[in-house]
Amino acid sequence: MTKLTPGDRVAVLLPLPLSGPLDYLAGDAPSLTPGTFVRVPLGNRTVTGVVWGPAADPQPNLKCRPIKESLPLPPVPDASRRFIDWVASYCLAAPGAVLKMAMSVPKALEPEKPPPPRLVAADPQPGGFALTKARSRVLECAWVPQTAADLARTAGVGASVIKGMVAAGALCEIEAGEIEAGPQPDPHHPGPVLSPEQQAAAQELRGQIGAGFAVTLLEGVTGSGKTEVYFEAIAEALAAGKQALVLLPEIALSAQWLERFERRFGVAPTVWHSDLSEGQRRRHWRAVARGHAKVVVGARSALFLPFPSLGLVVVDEEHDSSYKQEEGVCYHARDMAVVRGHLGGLPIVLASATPSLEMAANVETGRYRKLVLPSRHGGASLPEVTLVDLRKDPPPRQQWISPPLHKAVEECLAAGEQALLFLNRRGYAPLTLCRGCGFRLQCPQCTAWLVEHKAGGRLQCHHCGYYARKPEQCPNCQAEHSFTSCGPGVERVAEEAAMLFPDARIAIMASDLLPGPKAAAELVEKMARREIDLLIGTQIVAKGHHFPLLTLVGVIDGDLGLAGGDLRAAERTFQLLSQVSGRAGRAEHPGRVLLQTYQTEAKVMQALAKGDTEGFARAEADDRRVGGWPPFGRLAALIVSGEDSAMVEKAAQQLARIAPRDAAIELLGPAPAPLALLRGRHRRRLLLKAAKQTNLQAYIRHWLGSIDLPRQIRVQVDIDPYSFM
DNA sequence: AGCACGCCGACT
DNA sequence: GTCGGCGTGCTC
Repeated sequence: MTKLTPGDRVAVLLPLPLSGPLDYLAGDAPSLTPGTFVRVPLGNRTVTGVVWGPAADPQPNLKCRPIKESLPLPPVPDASRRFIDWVASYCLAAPGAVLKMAMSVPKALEPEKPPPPRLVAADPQPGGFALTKARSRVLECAWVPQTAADLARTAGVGASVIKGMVAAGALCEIEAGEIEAGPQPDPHHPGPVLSPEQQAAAQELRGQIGAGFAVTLLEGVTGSGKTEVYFEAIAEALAAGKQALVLLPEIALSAQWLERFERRFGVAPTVWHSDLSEGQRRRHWRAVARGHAKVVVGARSALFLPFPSLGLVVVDEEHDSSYKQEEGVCYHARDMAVVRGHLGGLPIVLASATPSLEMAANVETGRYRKLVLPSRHGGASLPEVTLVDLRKDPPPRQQWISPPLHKAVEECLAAGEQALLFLNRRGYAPLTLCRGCGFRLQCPQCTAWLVEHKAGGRLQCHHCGYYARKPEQCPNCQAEHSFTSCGPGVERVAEEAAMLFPDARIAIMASDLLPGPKAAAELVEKMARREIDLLIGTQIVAKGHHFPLLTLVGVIDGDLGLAGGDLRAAERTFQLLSQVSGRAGRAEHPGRVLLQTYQTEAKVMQALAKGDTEGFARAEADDRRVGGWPPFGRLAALIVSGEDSAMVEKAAQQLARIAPRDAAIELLGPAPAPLALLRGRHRRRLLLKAAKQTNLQAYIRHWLGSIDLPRQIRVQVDIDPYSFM
């Protein structure tokens, strides 16, 4: 590490979307090593940044202002800084924009007032010290370090007694930093007993801790006990004095995961997600930076926390598409976790029941190892999946539960068991149209239909904040009360279920109907206590929640995710429906899944019916290989956006026209972007398709460097895009 | 990202 | 005659 001497100029990276760090005079600050948090002047304000290295520009006539102060915070670790630079370069984002994700909460960095010192009884006690009644009461309490105020309260004495004892040397202050860490997860805490298969896998993972970079794909069906296996790797990291990070999709919703962790390690981990309060965020950020937070479990952004001694990263549900950030800095947290592991020389564990084709391909080529947990823990068998052909067994008009599913639910309820109806669509109806003229109610700011929500009594856009009441009159043909609801959402299926199963206790589980993670946990608890017979839910039921008494799963619309010609539509459908199916059944009672579809012959449906994960992956991979699609080729998307539609079109055309010719790179588009209008901005997309080893970033950098677009036009680069709809 | 500088409409 | 709209341009 370069040590920078006083008087030097240093480059300081600011959490702003500037093209690079700015140079500042180090002044007489004693040691501005790279990574140090500093306050610097910028225009007329003062911002917090990080010393990134020696000044980029050595010419002395450049304007250069002095650093104001350095902050008493642990420096951003070397691996984190290299990670930020790497992500910025890979994603074609401004390094400052990536740093912003690492700083997370500006207030975390502001000078904090030092915590009140804790007092403890001096040992030995000073001589010639008059031991009064009050003083001995204090000494009785003072074997536990605590603040003066707490000590006075517990001993029942006044503040002056404490003051006098400190002055006499009978009480002494202890270092605040030593006691701040609080209770730590205990790797030797007695946990659940592992099966032989789990033990073997755990042993493998344990062996990787401290042995450098390695990626392991941990594959196992729902209920095979993957979590317990990677807990052992975490235990090993803890025993080695290292920190561990676990990425989960939708962390805020998974109270059950936290319970399992606490059962294994005795205390809760440090959580990191967007629902934290400012105070929690600040405390957790600092605990990570100081190395006090030993295990962090979080959403994708946790990857950018400044871990000083990271020893393991686990990405659970590796295949989950919520790891892909599609706004701002576009990155895939699972892929970036692998990069973090590479830069930090530490092992990565990717866990999934239905591995992504990307990861499977890496196992195939030998870059990653694979560990398979073959059976369901406790000897439970996988649920039996039956396809319901909606062409042969259609539901009655304006209903969505087919006769076979109706019968299955009835039988299930009659047997006193629980059922789940799955439909990945929130609200009451996804489309509202005028019976008179066919006019469809659309979001004024986005290319999307307004979704009717009976619970909120309004029509809502699922892409921006827009909502409205259902209009009395059609804006197109002026007909009165002519709007009719088309298609089902979970609310509408619940309405139908209430009619078909009048005695069943029914509940809906959807993110917009749950005010917070606590409400989700409560609903899961109610299921476990048998206070609900029939649950109707969106994909939220598939993620992290386990319903021990559930024996029947009905998929209302298996084809929902297949429309639109998305590259990964089949793969995602397979993963989601596998995950939902896995909710059914338990050790002593095998589960059943009824999957309603119009495409019984489709590969996905056949694979789901046969439980053939491997066969499906192989067939899907073959298709992708032939077409040169990921993981056998590379993609990058350029989203051109702006408020003026014609201007956006012109810019997109211009970009396409000046694209440098390259035999290895195919340019597709411009075409309407997944949402041609989003939050009032028109969007067009250009897609680059290239061979695997092509340096797409260099190509795009060169391309965008050669064009000067109007300020109102924004070009966003999305390397390895996921969303095509 | 902020924040200032800059050039054109409705108010005292 | 001023206050203020947000377009555009810079920040070491």
